[in-house]
Amino acid sequence: MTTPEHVATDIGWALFATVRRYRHLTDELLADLPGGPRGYQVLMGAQQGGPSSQLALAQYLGLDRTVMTYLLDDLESAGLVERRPDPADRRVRRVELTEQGVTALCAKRQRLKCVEATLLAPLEPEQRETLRKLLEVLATCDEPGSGAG
Amino acid sequence: MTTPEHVATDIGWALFATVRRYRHLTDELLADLPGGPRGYQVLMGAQQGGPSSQLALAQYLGLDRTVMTYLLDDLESAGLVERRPDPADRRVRRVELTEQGVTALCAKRQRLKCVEATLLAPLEPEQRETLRKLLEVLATCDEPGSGAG
DNA sequence: GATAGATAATCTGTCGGACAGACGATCTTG
DNA sequence: CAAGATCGTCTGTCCGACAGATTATCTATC
Repeated sequence: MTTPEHVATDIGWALFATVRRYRHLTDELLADLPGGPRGYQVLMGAQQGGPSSQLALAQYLGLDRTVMTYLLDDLESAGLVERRPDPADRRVRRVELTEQGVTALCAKRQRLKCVEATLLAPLEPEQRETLRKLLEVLATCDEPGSGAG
Repeated sequence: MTTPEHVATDIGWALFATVRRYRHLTDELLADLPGGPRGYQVLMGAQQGGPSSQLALAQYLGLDRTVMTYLLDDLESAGLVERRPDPADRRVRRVELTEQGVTALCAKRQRLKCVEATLLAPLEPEQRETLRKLLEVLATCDEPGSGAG
């Protein structure tokens, strides 16, 4: 079919198409995790150093609070995470990975590296690193005026 | 909150976070189009030079056939596209933009440029172009073995 | 210490979107 | 003409997401 050049000028299209390919590749891999890709994102965010409370985690991942609840339900019943009461604030539940969760996460992460390699195959190593850095800048910059929502 | 470095190494996270910001910015802008962002994508794909049939268009955009149907229903009732029978195959409906559709698309596209500028603001002009090209490569490369499905 | 207001997490109800499957129309093949 | 395949549409159903209320807890003020 080839790609008409008029869409190639739209970075949004390229962004979505790339994400679609990424999802397509990773969905198969993450399907056995509770919550699928979302579950993986939660595990990633729940690592030490990440946001501790469910709310912070939800905002960080762009999810609704209620979604986070039943997402964690599934992950917890699978033994991958634990909800521990925050000693400083008993309203807050700290989401922590279990050993099993850490193991699962590491395993998935290894496989994701391979998938990423597949996705980025058309690029040269230098370009991959460049892309990674550029996306990182866009993803981590907190735009002023928007706040936390 | 800051971004823990462990996720920064995951290009998938950066990709999703960037898309989320993009969606957040564009949703407001494209809300008045039938089908919202999807509708815009359809308009983009329906331009001359793009895939002609509904099925091809759906596959091109990663949508289900049935979704394409009611998406086009809305766009057509809004006067932005027309379904014309393919003279060579009367099963096929060629999706074509009306003049109004072209106008609307151009207008939206102009505004999208501004939104993109906002999104890409943290990058320098050179970097924006680099990112655009890199994403374009990833989006347009047809991975072998996957086919159109 | 007690009360009021705010916040974190959960539960409930509801709504819309997406897909599977069936159907009619049409092309292809024999 | 008959049979099978394909394109688009329609129907039914199911899952996911959000709004709102609820419970437990923190903070502020008196």
